[in-house]
Amino acid sequence: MELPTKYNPELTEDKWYKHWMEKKYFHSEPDEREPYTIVIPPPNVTGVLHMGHMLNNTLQDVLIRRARMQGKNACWVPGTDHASIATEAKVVNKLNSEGLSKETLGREKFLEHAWEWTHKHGGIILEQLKKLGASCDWERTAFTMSDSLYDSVIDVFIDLYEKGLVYRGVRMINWDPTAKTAVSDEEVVHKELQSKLYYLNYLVEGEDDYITIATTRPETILGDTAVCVHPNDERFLKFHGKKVIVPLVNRAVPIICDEYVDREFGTGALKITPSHDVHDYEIGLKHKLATIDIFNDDGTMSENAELYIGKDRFEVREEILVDLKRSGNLLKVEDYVNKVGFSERTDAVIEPKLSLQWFLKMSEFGEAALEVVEEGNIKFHPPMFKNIYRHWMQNLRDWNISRQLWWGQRIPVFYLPDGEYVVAKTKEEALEKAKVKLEKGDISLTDLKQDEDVFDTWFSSWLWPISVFDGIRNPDNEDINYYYPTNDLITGPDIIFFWVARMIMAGLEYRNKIPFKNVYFTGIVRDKIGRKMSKTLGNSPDPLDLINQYGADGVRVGMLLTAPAGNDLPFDPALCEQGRNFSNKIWNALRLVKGWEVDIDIEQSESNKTGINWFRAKLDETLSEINNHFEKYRISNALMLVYKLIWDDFCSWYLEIVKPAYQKPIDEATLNSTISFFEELMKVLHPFMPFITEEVWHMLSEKVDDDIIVANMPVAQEYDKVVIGEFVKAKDIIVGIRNVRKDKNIPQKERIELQVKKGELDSFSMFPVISKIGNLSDIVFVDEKSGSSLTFTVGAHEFYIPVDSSIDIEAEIRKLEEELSYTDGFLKSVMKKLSNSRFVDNAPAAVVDKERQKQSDAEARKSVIEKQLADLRK
RNA sequence: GGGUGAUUAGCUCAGCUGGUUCAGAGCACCUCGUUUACACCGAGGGGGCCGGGGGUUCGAAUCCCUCAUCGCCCACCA
Repeated sequence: MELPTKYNPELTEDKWYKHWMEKKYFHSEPDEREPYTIVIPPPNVTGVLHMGHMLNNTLQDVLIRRARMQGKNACWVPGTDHASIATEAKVVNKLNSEGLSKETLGREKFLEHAWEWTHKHGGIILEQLKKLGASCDWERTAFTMSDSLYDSVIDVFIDLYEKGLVYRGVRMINWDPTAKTAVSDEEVVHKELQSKLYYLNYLVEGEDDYITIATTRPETILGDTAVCVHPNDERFLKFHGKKVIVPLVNRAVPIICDEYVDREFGTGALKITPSHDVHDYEIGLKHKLATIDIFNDDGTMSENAELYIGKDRFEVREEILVDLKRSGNLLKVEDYVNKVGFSERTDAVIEPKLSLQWFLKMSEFGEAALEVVEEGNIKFHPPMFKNIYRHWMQNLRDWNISRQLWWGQRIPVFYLPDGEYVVAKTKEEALEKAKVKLEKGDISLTDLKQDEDVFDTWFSSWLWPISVFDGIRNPDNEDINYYYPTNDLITGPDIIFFWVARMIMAGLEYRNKIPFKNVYFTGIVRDKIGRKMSKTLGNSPDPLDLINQYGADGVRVGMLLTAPAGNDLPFDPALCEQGRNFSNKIWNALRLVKGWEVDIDIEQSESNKTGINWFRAKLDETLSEINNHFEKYRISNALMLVYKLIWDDFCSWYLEIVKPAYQKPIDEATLNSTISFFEELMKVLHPFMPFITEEVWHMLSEKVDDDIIVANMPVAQEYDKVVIGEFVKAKDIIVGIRNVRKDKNIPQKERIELQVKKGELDSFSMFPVISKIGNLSDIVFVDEKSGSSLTFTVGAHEFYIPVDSSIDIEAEIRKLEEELSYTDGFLKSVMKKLSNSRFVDNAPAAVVDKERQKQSDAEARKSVIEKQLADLRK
C-alpha cells in the first residue's frame, strides 16, 4: 500500500468524528466508575465560532479526552445560552428591516419570531465545535430556554423570593437606551473619553449675582433640582438658603449644602440632577429633592424636559450649548478626560436612571462563596484570579435581575388590580395565592397581570452546572448526584463575576456544594499586534477556514502551543502551520514504519536492543513529566513535551537507530517494539490531536472493530535513569562525529572508524547505537592516538577518527586553544569559589561537593586538551 | 484614585522553596545538505550584563527597597 507523502486531514477528520459518534464514545451514563465532568460555557445560541471558543473548547477537549482515556466516566455537557439581550437585539433588527416592530407585533408574535430565529441560527456553533473534534456528549445538549432549564430559573426565583432574598424597588440603575432595558453593573464597561467640561452661570434668584457650576453633561440641567455647595466654602456662604434659576427653563431650585462636594474641583458648586446621576440621586434623597426624569427610554428628551422634547440626548447637548451661549449662561469650555459607561452589548452610552426593578440581595451569598475559594476547595488557575475574585466578593452590590425584554424567562410575578402582587409558577397558582392575599378571594384570572419583564441571562446561566442535570427541579436525581460537582471549568477571565462567581453562589445555595473543583482561566485571543479579536475590527480569522487550511489537529496545536493559563494569546496562523507540520511529521514516521519488511530469521541487533531500552526509559520519563504538567494545568507545556518526545526522541533518534538499511528487512522483535511505542505515543498525543492519532493508530497494526484508541492512557512506569544519562553522552559523541565529518567533508555515506581511548568508557553500553547513527565501520579501543587522525573530546574523554587527508594543524590548534581558554576560565571561577572559606564553611555540603566535582572534571578536561595541544605542536 | 500582575534571546514564554536543569524551550534567523519516511525535511550554528538603580547574602534572574514602562481588575470628582 502506497501512502501519500503528505497527511491529508480532510480524508480522516469527518470519518473519525462520525465513527466516534456512531460508537457513542462521547456519551456518558452514571456507572460505578469515577466521574469526570465538564460543563461547557454555553455560547450564545445564535453565535458563530470565534477564536476564543476555539481555544476554550480545545482545552476542554484535551482535558475530557485525557480523563476518558484514564478510565474515568467522562462527561462533557454541551449547550447554548439564549443570550436574552443579544438575541433580542438581532431579532428586533431583523424585524425592523422587514418594516415590522416589536411593539406592533406584540409579545406572543415577537416570541414566535425569536424562536424561529433561534431554530434557524441556533446550534450552528455546536456543529462547528464538532469540526474541531470536541468530544461532547451531544445527547445531553442543553439550552437555557428549554422547558426544563426555563422552569429551573422560575423555581429558583420563587424560592429566593420566599426566602426574602429578592425585592422589587426603585433604584438608580444602568439604562441602555438602545436595547431599552436595564443592565447590571457588570454589563457596563467604562471607557476613557476626551470630553469637555462646561462652565455654566446660574442666576441667583432675586439678585444680580451668579453661581457658576461645571458639568460634562449640559443637557441634564433640564433635570436639575438643586445646586450644591460645600457647607464650609466661604465663597458661597452668602448664598446659603437662597435659590438659583436653572437656565433656559427658568426653574428656581434651592442652593443646598453637602460635604460630598469637592471644593477643589471645578467651581466648587455642583448641579444636582437626582434622576440621572448616582451621587446626585443620593444627595437628592438626603435633602428630599424633587426628581425630574428628563429622558425617554430611548434616550430622547421626555415631556418633563420641557425643551427639545423628542430629540436625542447627544443632539440636545449640541443645541443646548448654542442656546446657553445665546442666553449668556455659558461661561467657558475646557477639555476634559473622563470615563463614560457603555453598554457591553450594544455599546450605547449608559444612562443612569431611576427605575423600578427586581433585585437579588447579594450580601447573603458572598461569605460562603468567598470561603470556598480562599480555602482552596475551588482552585483558580492561575491563582492570581483569587485576588480579583476576593475584591468583588467583598464589595457585592445587589444584582438587578430584571430586564425590559421579551426574550427570556418571564418573571413569575402577577399583579393584582390594587397594585399588590403574588409570586407563583403559573397564573392559576397565582390566583390561589391572590385569593388568600385578598382574604375574600373575589378575583379572577383576568384580573391578574403578569410582570412584563424577563430575567437577566446570567440569572439562568448561574444555575448551569446544576440545571443541565435537572438538579433544581429534581434535586435527588441520578445524574446530578453522580456528575455534580463537576471537575473543571474552562472559561475566560472576563466573565469571572458574570458567571463564575455566581455559579459558585448558586451551587452553594442549591446543592450545598461547590459547582466545580478547578477553574482554568484562558487568556484572551489577540491578533498579532495585540488587539482583541473582534467582529467589528475584522481581525479574527474564521476558525473553519483555519481548520480547512491546517486541519483541526493543526489548529488545536496552534492554539495550545503558546496559551499558558491567564496569559493573552497573540494569535498567529504560523502556529497552526507548526501544528500542521507536526501532523505531517507523524504521518511520515508512519510511512517509514509501514514500509518495513520483516524477516523473522534476523537476530535483533545490539543497537536495536539498546535503542529500545533507551526509548522505553525516555517514554516513561516523559509520561511522568506530562502528568506533572497536567496536575498544574500547564497544558501547553504538556503538549510541548509530547511534541519533543515524538519529533526529537522518537523520529530523530529512535527511528534512526532501528531503521534498517535501504531495502533491508527488519527483525520481528524490533518492529513489534517500534509499533507498540508508536501506538503508545499516539495515545499520549490523542487528547491534543484526536484525528491523526486515531488514524495512525488504526494503521499501525491490525485492529478489530472494538479496539479503540481511547481504551487507555499509558501510565508512567519506573524507568532506568542510567540509560537516559548514557544516551545523553552518546548524543554528544555522535555530534562530535558529525562535526568531524562536516569539517573534513566526509559524506554520511562513507563509513569511518572511531577510536576510543581506553578508560572510563570501556563498559559504555551505547557504542552499538553510536556505530549505527555515526555510520562507523569499526570502533576500536586504543591507548594512544596514532597516525593521522582528528581528535574530539566529550567531557574529558578523547576520541580519534583516522582520516586519509592531511590535517590542518593550525586550525586544530586554534580550536583547542579556544576550548582551553574556556575551560580555564570556568576552572578559575570554580577555584575562586572553593578558595573562599566563607563559601566552604557556609554553603551546604552537597553544594560544595558539586563544586569540587566541577573542579576535578574541569581539571581532567584541561589536562586532556593540553596534552592534545602538545601533541599537535610537536 | 485604589488594588494587582508583569518586564528573561527577534517573537511567545519556562525557570517550583536563592547554589549544574542557571541562563533554557519552541518558533523565527544564519550556514550546509535534494542521503532510500518527511524540504510541511535533515545536520550544524549565532543570539540575552534575566527593565534601570540600590540593598540582604559566601552566593541573586530568583529575596527586599526604589524608579521606569506595560497590562489587568475595581472605582462614575461634577
